[in-house]
Amino acid sequence: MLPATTRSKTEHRLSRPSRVAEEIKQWVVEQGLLPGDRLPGETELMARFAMAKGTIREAMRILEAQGLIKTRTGPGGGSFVHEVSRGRAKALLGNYFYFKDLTVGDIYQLRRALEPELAASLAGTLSQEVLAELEANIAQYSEPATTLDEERAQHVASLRFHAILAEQADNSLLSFVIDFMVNLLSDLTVHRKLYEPINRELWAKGRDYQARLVMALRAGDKGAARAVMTAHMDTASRLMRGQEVEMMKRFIDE
Amino acid sequence: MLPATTRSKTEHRLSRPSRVAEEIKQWVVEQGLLPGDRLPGETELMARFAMAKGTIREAMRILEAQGLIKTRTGPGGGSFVHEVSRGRAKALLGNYFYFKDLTVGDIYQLRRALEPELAASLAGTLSQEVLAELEANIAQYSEPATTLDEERAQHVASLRFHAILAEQADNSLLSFVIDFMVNLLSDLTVHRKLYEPINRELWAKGRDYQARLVMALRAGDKGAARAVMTAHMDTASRLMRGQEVEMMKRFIDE
DNA sequence: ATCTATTTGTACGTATGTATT
DNA sequence: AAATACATACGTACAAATAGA
Repeated sequence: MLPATTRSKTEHRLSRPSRVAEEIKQWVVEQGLLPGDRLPGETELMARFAMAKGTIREAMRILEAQGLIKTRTGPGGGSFVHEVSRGRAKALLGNYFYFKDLTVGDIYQLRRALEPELAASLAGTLSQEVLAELEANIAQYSEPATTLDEERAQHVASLRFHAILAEQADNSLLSFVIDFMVNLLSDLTVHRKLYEPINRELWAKGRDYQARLVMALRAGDKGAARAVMTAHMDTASRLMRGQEVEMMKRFIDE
Repeated sequence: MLPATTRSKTEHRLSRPSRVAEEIKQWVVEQGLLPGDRLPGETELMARFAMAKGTIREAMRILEAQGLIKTRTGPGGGSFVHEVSRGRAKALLGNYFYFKDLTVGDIYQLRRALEPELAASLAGTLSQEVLAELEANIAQYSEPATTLDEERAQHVASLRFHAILAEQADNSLLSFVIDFMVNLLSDLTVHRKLYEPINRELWAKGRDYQARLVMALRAGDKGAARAVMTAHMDTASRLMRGQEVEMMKRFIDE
């Protein structure tokens, strides 16, 4: 269980809690543990690793911070393997971009390439429920906003349209990346005033593109879905032109 | 500094260390601390939060696990704000996909959309050094492999070509996503035997596409760079056809 | 090279909180 | 309601690492 590599007296790359955390991770994989499975309790881990409670607890906090375990108190409690939630993954990745000065243009470069791909892959696969959900979402901004607050809410809602689509993708990588970008843009919309100045023409076009997209998705027309989404992204991208706002000057908490 | 929201006696959503960690994060943002800046020491934090040493330390481990701080012992030591490294971010995101049964096809759906975008955006912007590095990389697999080990090494090296390109992108989001996918594929190549059966034709084509790509990049021909990369991805994608291997049955340690 | 001060790292005993039975 | 089984938190003592005198 201990690392086979012999190390000289004090060659500490990692702190002890970190090493314990790594070993537990490895052990979980070796045992083939699945989400919901219980890990050994604190006392047993203390014995196994011959370390004090504090050290073990710090290791568990590390795993918990990474979203890999959840801990419950009480009888039958303890630490349990947990599937990393999408929210946690988005938060952790968001921390990386906190330091990166992402621009809106950067995000749209990817959206323009990926959203049409998503639209095409979803054409003809969506349930009536989801199609209805998409239409209900569009209905939230069928009428132009009257106040600035409403404008902001509509902006966020129209982004949510894409999150709903992303959720439906079979491809979990594509799904995640698009969802993550929607989050970035939503944060940006709320924290900066990305929704001003109000542009009615682009609002109307966006709404119409989304409506046409739902039709194409329902009809199962992959080509049309891709084309409409491409046009939609081009239009949205144009809205942002000149917006070289720095973003993400905060951490996300999940 | 303590949360303004009054909560009923025992309404604990988060453990105390987690709450401390969140507050410290928020504080770092408010203070506008930058990588390298020092955080208060353990004793001061114990006083500030009126909590025991162990609790504070668990909070610090959480921040460390997220890659946001580094801690050193000794005089002048302490915890320091740290820019989340790309390696850490990739590892944390990798944990998310551990549970997701990603397929090679999933990854290539994104690569096919994004790699040409990257190629186009890099055309004419690369230094002689980078162009030379790319050519040196290609040289590693200019001759067909003789052993299976060599074949594997060449496979990984040819993926590295794309990591070098990704590193040059101005768009840090595009850069990260492509780099991350290259990592996924490298892991897959090593842990599954993705390099068999050996296919000389596709090896030769891949090598030639990369060579032509370097020429287009050097010439600054965005259109050609995009087209060559698209063809390259289509070919590589074809190599994987029928490969519906489950992947990522392990955690990544950074 | 040695000592010393500073700061994190580890250990352990005790008490409290929490949820199941 | 009470006993039980577990994590959570505290306080103190001591060990280890590192920079500087």
